[in-house]
Amino acid sequence: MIVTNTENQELTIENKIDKVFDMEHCEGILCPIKDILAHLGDKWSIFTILALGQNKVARFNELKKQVNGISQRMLTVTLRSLEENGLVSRQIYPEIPPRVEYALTSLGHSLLGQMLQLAEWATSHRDEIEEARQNFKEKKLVF
Amino acid sequence: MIVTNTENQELTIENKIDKVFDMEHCEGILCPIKDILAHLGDKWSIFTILALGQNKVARFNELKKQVNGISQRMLTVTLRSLEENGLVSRQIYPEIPPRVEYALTSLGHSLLGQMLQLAEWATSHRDEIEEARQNFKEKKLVF
DNA sequence: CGGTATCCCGTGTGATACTG
DNA sequence: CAGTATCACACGGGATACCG
Repeated sequence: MIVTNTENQELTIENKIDKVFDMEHCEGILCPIKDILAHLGDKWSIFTILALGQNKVARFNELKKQVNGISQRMLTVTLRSLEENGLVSRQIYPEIPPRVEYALTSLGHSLLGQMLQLAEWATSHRDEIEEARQNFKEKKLVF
Repeated sequence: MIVTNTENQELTIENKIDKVFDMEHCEGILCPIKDILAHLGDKWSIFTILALGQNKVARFNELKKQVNGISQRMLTVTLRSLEENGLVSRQIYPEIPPRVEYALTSLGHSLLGQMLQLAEWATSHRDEIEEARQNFKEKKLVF
């Protein structure tokens, strides 16, 4: 017998949302979720983490090639931000020419898992989204 | 016996990443993942979806109260964008005073699940992140 | 190579005012 | 109530030039 435990799931989801909103109501910097989600939402962060997921370690210009379209400046900024939040480690070798190796920390790896799920979601629902966009366009043309 | 199938998981993750990057290399607007992730990354979209997850349906000003700090303009823009992508439905009742009810579509609900996982991740790792930030600050002070 | 510093422009976003 | 319209402006982010 297959149990469609929709109601149970609904309850769990509701609870989760309530929890999120409890946290969300704290002020400014003190709100961790608002704060963290704002960071992760950044598109360059997402792509940089994905790129670092491909290589175990990567150097600056390697990353720049992988993350299509990112400028030197934004890669620097993004990497610093990720480092600051403990998602990426930065190993400097005092050689000439200088070498710097970036890698995901274990925390970063754990986030990578989340990113991949998001990416999978995006992939598997792209058709629905595309369809919705077409509908929306037509709707606008009618009025 | 507990099997730590790290290697298997690694393989899966690698494969997933490669898949994402295959898609990512297509050009401009044609890249669905780049496109979709960029949308979802928007912080107002995230919070609006979470808010809509709390109520089955919600009216404009209800949402405005729930999504702490959002301006009228940005709520409008965000809702339109979500509607355009098929995540939110918009039901207009031609009454006076006018009434408009927003709700998550099934697609939106499915995305909500993903958002909640992200939020959970953020919650359960906030201490590590906070610690990383402290370390980073100190590191900067040393040099 | 792996950055930092500076400039500068577009647009994202808040504030305010008006409308059906 | 549920928006639209307009303006003003800070800030993200690209281009460029320079440094250790």
